[in-house]
Amino acid sequence: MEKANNAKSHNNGQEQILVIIGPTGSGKTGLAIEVARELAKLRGVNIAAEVISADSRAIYKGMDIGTAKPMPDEMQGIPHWGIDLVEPNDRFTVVDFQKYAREKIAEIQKRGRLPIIAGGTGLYVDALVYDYHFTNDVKKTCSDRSEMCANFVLVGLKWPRDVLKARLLERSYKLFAQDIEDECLRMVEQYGWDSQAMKSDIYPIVWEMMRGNISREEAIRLNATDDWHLAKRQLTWFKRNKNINWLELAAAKDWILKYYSKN
RNA sequence: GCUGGAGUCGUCUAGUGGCAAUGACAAGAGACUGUAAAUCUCUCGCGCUUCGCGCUUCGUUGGUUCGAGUCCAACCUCCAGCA
Repeated sequence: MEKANNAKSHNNGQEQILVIIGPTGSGKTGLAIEVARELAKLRGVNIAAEVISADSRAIYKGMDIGTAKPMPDEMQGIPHWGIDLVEPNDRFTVVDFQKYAREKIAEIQKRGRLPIIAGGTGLYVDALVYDYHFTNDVKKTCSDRSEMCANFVLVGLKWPRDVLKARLLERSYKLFAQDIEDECLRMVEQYGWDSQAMKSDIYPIVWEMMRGNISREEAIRLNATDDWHLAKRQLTWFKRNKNINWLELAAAKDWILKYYSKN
């Protein structure tokens, strides 16, 4: 994180890939889109970057509200990848993600654009950044996490604890203001509770609410604390990664734009 | 005002003579290279020289007991029924 030199310094002339990470609700998606737009302006092109989501939930089709997935209107014309890849009852693992993301990175670079990886699934990000090798046999020695591939730049979004908590609660209110019941019903009908995708996330809570076991207000709070638990786990995961440049939202945007305008 | 019931860790809760005291949630820390928004571990009265020791706790104040969250009395608060 300290070598903020030239974005093209490594990896034979190819621009370094931007990785935006942070806990859920930290604003990764929005930042990625903003950066992509600003970059396009700076470079005088229509599209300068494309976003690859590294989110283990957004890959599922139909789970839109519950995953706070970026919707087409939010994307503002910036191509997004890694969203709606499989059905909720399909099996999708890190390996699948790694393969998929590598393909997309290559394609985006071929178009002369910057790949921006945005996501909170630490394992997915690490599989890419640290070049994890997966074998057909189960266990395999870990590669040293300090040996990051040189062609990535990691920016982490940091927030004061209470502020992030407040954001999560606020987001939960917004979520429940949408037709989450309908989405939940559709998912249950189509895939049942057995699918891995339905077992977590907001759906069990919504279901409890629909059955009248908890009030709407309780559901909203429950969901927010679930998110907070997740955020803490994500933070624990990222904490050990010493290559992350932790910045607050506004500072992160400035830093990134500065970093990529040194061409 | 009378009669029942209840007051235990941030919250809910177990506990009728051996208890620093059960469980859940919240909170905190952490692990995690094949479903990761998953899965799993630890801490959680206070203080220590922490596989142990010390101190202070179960509404309040006294009492009975070797010993009380547990029994008794009074008082305070809350809920319910009667006035």
